[in-house]
Amino acid sequence: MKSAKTKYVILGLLSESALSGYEIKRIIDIRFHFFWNESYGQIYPELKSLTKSGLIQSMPCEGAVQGKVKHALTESGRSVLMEWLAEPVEKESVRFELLLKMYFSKELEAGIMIRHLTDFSDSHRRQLDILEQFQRELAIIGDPAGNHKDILQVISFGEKVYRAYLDWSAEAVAYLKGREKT
Amino acid sequence: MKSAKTKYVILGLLSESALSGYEIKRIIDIRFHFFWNESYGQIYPELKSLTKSGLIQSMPCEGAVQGKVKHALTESGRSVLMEWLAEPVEKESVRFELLLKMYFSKELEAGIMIRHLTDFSDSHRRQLDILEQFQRELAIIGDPAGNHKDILQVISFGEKVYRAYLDWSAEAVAYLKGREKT
DNA sequence: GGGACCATGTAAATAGTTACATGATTAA
DNA sequence: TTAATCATGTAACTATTTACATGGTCCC
Repeated sequence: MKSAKTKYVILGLLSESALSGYEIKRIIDIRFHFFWNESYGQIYPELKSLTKSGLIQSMPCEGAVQGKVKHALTESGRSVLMEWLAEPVEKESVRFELLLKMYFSKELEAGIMIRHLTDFSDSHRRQLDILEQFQRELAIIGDPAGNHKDILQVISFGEKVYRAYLDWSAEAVAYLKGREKT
Repeated sequence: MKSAKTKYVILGLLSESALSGYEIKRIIDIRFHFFWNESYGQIYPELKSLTKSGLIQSMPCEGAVQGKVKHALTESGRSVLMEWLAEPVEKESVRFELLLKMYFSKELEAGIMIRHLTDFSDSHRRQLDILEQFQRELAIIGDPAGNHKDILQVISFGEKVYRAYLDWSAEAVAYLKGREKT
């Protein structure tokens, strides 16, 4: 874990527009759902440290409703972001408890494993629907910043991978049903 | 992170045969490479704690070469494993730095992003080859324990997902090459 | 006035990696 | 004899989650 990425996710999001910590969290939860996650416990301390090192600038929100703070990227923040973008990508990290269970399931009742698989399948079917809806929305609204295509490319990854999940889980269920009968 | 899974991976592997810590690590690195990982810093302390709580039994290796220790599952270990197998699966965790970079790459030179994508593609192509080779090996050797089919089912997941990665990265490279030319 | 959601934050615990120390065995 | 690999382990560090505290706003 050479370096935490929280820093760069924040920098990246702020490169498009000034945001509050809460908004950053929401965007990650919704838009990055299928390939990233961060918790408040990482975001807020990181925002503080980025402000201290001058990579972002933080000012109370204009409407000044409550303690709400907007954070904006500084020039040095932008150059740190660009440097990171150019660096080689570290290997993705992936952990599927489901596959562990599948691997060890020899003595497990097939019905239980089938249940795990259908839960998996259902939840990814829902995620796929959300992705497709987001895709349609992007197509409808205009593209003033001209970055829809990059975003669509990222969504396309989610679609392809989720379809692979669904394809696999159908296959695995079929296999287990066969095993069950014998 | 309700509970660490290291415990169950170990229990699962020991349910098939007695193993040393080193062997456990190797199996995870090789066979589970595409969906799991553990470090020695997790494995050895966990082996100690599992021994203390009686879920596994540890005895010096027969050949008694050096400090080598074999660990075997106990009856209570087996029942803890079976309980865990039946419990609902927690959501997988997945983190793709590549997609983060893709998402923020609007102002990045296309060539750099293409390089990231080809690195990604190359490494997963190699992984896919390894998976396919392992699959062929399983087909050749016999299946005394009768668990090859479950293992093949898990490998099939890796294949489908890796193919989706390769498919996507080709598409993404094509898109970026188009963007580059304009 | 209550529930949903907006909003910021921290402390403690847990999880996980990395770097190191140590030494045996095997094969070139 | 040297390099690779087998083998066990720990300490320090880093990353991440979880649970909590606090209070505002919006709408029914």
